Amino acid sequence: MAEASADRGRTTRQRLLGAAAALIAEVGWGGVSTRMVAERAGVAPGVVHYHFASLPDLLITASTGVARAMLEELTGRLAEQPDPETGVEWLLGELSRYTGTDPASLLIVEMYLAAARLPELRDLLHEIVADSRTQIASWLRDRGHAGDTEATAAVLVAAVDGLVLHRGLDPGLDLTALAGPLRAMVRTDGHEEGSET
Amino acid sequence: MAEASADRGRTTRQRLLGAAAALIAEVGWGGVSTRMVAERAGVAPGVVHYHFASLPDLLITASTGVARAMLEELTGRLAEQPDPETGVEWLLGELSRYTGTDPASLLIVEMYLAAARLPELRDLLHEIVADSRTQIASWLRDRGHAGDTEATAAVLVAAVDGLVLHRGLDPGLDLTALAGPLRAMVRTDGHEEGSET
DNA sequence: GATCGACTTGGACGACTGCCCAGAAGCCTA
DNA sequence: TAGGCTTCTGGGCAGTCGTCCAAGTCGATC
Repeated sequence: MAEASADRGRTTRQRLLGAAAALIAEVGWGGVSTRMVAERAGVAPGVVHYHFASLPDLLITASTGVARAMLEELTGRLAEQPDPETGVEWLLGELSRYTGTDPASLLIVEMYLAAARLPELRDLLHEIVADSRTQIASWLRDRGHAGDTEATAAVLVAAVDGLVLHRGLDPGLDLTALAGPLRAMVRTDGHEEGSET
Repeated sequence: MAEASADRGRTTRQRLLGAAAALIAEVGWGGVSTRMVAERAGVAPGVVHYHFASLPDLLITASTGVARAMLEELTGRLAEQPDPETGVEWLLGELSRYTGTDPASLLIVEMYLAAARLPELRDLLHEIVADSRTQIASWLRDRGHAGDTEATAAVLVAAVDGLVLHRGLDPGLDLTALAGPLRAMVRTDGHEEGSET
């Protein structure tokens, strides 16, 4: 059933996805055109609409793949840390690799933004973020965090995204100096949460 | 010296800025065109380039004005809260008014994103965010927060931006349920920060 | 009323866009 | 080798874009 043909198509499709992801990070969701993607992938302009129904279709497929891989790797390795306080310190060190203006950071922010206007993308991204949140919450619970682990995980993920955002404004922002407040949040001897008000 | 003429010009300029801010929130930084702005402002297409050197020039001027007003109002009213723990609860209630996909939320995210690629905008936005951070830090210090107030303020502002981002993905996210972790972070009896490691 | 400068108008320019499609090329089965 | 299917090519379409500019309108000054 046309195996080599299908293979040829698959690699072209993959090249298009890679080129699209790179371009989204470079020039933004709104700055990517079909011709730019085709040129970077080394194919004719028309081939984009052979493999994808439309430009948004291509961009959604390209960026969700990258985002899922990034977030899953980050939360997976966070869960390997022995305890929450060590975990957030490791996390800040890891985040320090992102400048806020590098392709990976920009791709994430671009996605959040595009998601606000594209319901299809929003649902996909929401699923990815919710998965991370659940995974972190259960890791906190396993490690003896006494408070509301769901809420703590939600704030932690939000803080991470916010810090990536702020690094874009101030590349000199020292993330490792922020360990104190985050440690206070994930500390295992919570003596109030979940029982007051 | 043509006072009424100058006045006429000023109102047109202001109308252009208002129309631009609204459009950025609606269709995104990359989706705004000179013709759209002119039409919404009720003027001829060419008038945009009479008042502004270029389209980016107009967009930068429009969005920084709105962002400064928003952030200054939020941090100003936060600083009026009696103590940090009450403060973060008030803050979460305030943030609940934003759906994450409303014009105000989108304008903020759009700005962060555009700032990553426009140095001029980045510097302006950095200044605004740094001001808020300083103000919150000194408020924490005045209210007896024992830890690293600079770091706590930085994480707090980051968490706020991150939560606005996440509300865009999940409008059902209950922000008030996240008070616990944030209270733990700003609690005034910090018994470790600033002295370990 | 004449004159001047600030402001506005709306059409024009070339460049770029997403999408389309007829035809060519490649590969597989028979 | 012949036929058929998948994939690729590159030009074409109608539309929008940012920017520009000659001509026009307006209010203030003399």
